[in-house]
Amino acid sequence: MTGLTSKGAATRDRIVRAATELILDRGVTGMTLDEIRVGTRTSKSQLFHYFPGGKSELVGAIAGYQNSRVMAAQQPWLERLDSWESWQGWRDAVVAYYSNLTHKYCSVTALVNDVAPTEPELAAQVSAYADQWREDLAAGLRRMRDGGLLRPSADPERLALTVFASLQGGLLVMQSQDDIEPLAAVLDGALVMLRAYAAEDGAAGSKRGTART
Amino acid sequence: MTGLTSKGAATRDRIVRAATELILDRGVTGMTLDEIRVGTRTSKSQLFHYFPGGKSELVGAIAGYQNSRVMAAQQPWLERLDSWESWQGWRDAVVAYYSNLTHKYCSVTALVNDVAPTEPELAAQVSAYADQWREDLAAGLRRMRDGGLLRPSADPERLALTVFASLQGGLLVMQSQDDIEPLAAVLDGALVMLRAYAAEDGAAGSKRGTART
DNA sequence: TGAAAAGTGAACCGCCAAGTCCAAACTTCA
DNA sequence: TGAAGTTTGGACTTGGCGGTTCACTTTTCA
Repeated sequence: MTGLTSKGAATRDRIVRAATELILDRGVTGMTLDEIRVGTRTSKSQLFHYFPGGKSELVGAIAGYQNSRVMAAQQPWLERLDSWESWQGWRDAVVAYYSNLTHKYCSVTALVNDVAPTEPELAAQVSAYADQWREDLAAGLRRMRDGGLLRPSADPERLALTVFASLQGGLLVMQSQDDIEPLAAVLDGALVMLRAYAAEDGAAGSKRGTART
Repeated sequence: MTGLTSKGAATRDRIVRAATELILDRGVTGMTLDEIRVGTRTSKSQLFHYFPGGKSELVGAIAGYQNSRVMAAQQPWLERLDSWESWQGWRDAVVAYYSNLTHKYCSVTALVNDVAPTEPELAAQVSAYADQWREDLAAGLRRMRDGGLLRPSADPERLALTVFASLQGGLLVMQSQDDIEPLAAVLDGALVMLRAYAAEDGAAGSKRGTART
């Protein structure tokens, strides 16, 4: 998408932003191009002008935009995660971010879930986002282990997978119940689990199992 | 749906079973009535004869059928859950059940997720299934607490919510990765978390934090 | 056994949303 | 200014899929 004038780029951006709000409210199959058209006061030809691939290309752009917002909301905690305090800060940032949303759909993974079989490219793209997210968690856990906060036998990759999948479940249930509590509970639970792998002599890891009940 | 002859009941059952396999492979929006028609060697009129409410009623029947299968696969563990051993048995039963499935969609919650906004009755039905499942987990945790295996300050309802949401996330990620590992990891993590709430003097609760790494 | 009720098959309808087309309007630059 | 290229609007086409209709067959039971 090069060769756009500033006006064109602004229009494209406007489409992505408005479409993101729409798709997060109604889901992929619930969002029609006509709704986007009225929502952005544009027209069909513009949609296909900026997204020649049609709806799936648009959804891809939306997923990328939403992913960047979600990742940004977790900074700077996500790129640290090398102490128990930073994990708590990350948990609080995630809960705070999703608390302020009015969207129905929150997890990009769940959003694309239902069209994944028919849109392999889209599925691969979202899968890459998930891998990156999980890798950020794993990197933090590796730093924790190397720093002596986690016992050497702990498996950072598997623990990261556990935290990530639990988080996704929290988002899914939060969505279906329209309540932030499942997300908060699942993140608290994940931190309790991680503390169970704290090194025995870890200075900051002594509070094992005493998270809020 | 009363007043069916045995042949009619068999036909209806055949439709539900075949449609269940189809919908678990392709998702709600990916499953068309024509596909069900050829898959069951029936016809449109039969579909609407047995399910006057159309597709959403059929999906409801499918959800009920699948829910009963999933719950049955967790017996007898799910109705006990009053010892650490029974929790481990439950975990193994869940993993074993989903290991043998070739379906793409596994979580009924995730399956109905994308049509929930447009089908409130369906959403309520699936929500009730989820509540029941979660309640079974909570009941087990209450028995654990009352039996002195969990510390009194533990909150069975919140812990059950955590386990349930984590499980859903495990299913979601398992689905997107086509790999059982996320589900296994998330359940192991949930058990580690629960052990962190074991009573200090609990005879069976001393292995806290030593789950497989 | 025969008529009413239940079960069955396939052609048909209509909606709705994705995608196409083309002409008008605007922007840019010599 | 005026021509080339880009952006915009809206009507049009297409097709898939949920849902309907109706004639035909089979079962049930007095």
